[in-house]
Amino acid sequence: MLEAPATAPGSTHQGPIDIVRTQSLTTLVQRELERLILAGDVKPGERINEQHVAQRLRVSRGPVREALRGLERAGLVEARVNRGVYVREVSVEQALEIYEMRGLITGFACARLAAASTADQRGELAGLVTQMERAASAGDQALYYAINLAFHDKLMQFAGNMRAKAMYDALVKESHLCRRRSLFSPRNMGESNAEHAAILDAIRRGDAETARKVGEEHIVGGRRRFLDVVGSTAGT
Amino acid sequence: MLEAPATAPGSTHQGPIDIVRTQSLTTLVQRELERLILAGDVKPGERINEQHVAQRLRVSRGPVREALRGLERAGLVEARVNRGVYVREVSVEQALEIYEMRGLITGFACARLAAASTADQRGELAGLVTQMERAASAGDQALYYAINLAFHDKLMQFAGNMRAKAMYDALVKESHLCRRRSLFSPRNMGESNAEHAAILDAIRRGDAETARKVGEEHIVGGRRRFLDVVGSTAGT
DNA sequence: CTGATGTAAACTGTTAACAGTTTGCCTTCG
DNA sequence: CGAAGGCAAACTGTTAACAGTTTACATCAG
Repeated sequence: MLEAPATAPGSTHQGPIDIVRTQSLTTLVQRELERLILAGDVKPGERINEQHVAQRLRVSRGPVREALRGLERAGLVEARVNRGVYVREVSVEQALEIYEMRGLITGFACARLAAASTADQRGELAGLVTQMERAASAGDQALYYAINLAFHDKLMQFAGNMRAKAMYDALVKESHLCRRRSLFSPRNMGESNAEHAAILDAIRRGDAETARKVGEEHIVGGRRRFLDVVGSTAGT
Repeated sequence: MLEAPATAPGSTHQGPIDIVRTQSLTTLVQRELERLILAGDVKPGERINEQHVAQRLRVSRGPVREALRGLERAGLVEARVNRGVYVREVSVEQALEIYEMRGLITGFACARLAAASTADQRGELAGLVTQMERAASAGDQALYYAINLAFHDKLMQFAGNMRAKAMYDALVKESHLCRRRSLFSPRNMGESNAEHAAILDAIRRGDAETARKVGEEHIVGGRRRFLDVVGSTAGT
């Protein structure tokens, strides 16, 4: 990954970054690098070669360096002086801290929704829970994962604190940098979605304190499922 | 600010950024710009001129641009395409969101300390409360402000979640970008420190739930004092 | 006197070249 | 045969120059 110039000589394909420049190249490079990192195409601990990136995206090193500085502040990469930029590795301890913070913020959002939410919002969340139920029954992990993401996204969005949502999103991104990741086994999907239903129920009843509690515990549940994976998989 | 080359011709003074380069220029520029912004030397809404910064710090535009990209991701500046980088303006609404998040995280830290803290840690916090009491009695706002900062810093540090502390620090920095700021009037200092004492008391008793509540309410108190200032000061 | 238009200066976005450090490989000596 | 030292390639850090856009000012028409 991120090695050769990719396009063969004679190819008319101009590379991914030759769009009309309504945005700066730095922004486009940053987005592309973030995508590669979060998709796991470049793995934690791996080094990012400025020249290779520049050649691959048909850009000079300037915008690449700027993009990398942004990603550094976002916590996605680490820069070692005179030694290059590396994709950050998130340890298990750090991952647990991240789970705690995600739980805290999710609990906040749930409490907020219990105190103030529209029927439309509750309906949309209910619809997603139903969809997850179907995905879980079908055993479709990828689908469940996607809808689960949307559910939590809406939850944060409806809570009406943009700063909370931004922090939550940053935490989710960061958690992708931990090699050990928990997946949704069929049993986990059912368990996870039951918690979603409990959150929604508390929100509907306007019970802020319970909503906060089950929201927080839902993420703690994710943390437990994560620990199961870590525990059962020894080695690096 | 950030205008002329500063040093007069013939001056032997080499400018702030001619230290032995054990760190990258970008890092030093970033630190200096962050300092200028947080100290209020460059104000929210003001434009940052790359060339002027570069000249003033005796550096080329490259490192300056990289530093600005980092500050952008940190939320301290905003970049408008082909139009330059501006110090971010935090609206009153955004400031209130930030207060909410600071309260949430502070409450978390207090609960955590109530559940698990050493005698040394509690002693250190108690010492700071005592110092603040003296500062409040003397009516020394600057001193109270400084110790208050240290108290909250220790609180987050002792809570043992580095991610929480990092998020809290980022929020505090961001809140500096709101023009309307609450100061510590003599009455406010006493009120604020009484809340500190209540926090410490709950921590000592090991009452996590109360600690969380008073910790959160302490920041909400800050938010209320902030709203008083906003309300009593009309206009831009 | 006011508003539109055109021109020049200023500034941002980008690229390419230069300097110094790191790293890997090869040679050479024990 | 193994290890230490040196040389060369590769890569990062930095700078300077170029290109295109924005902005401010001056000029001119109404």
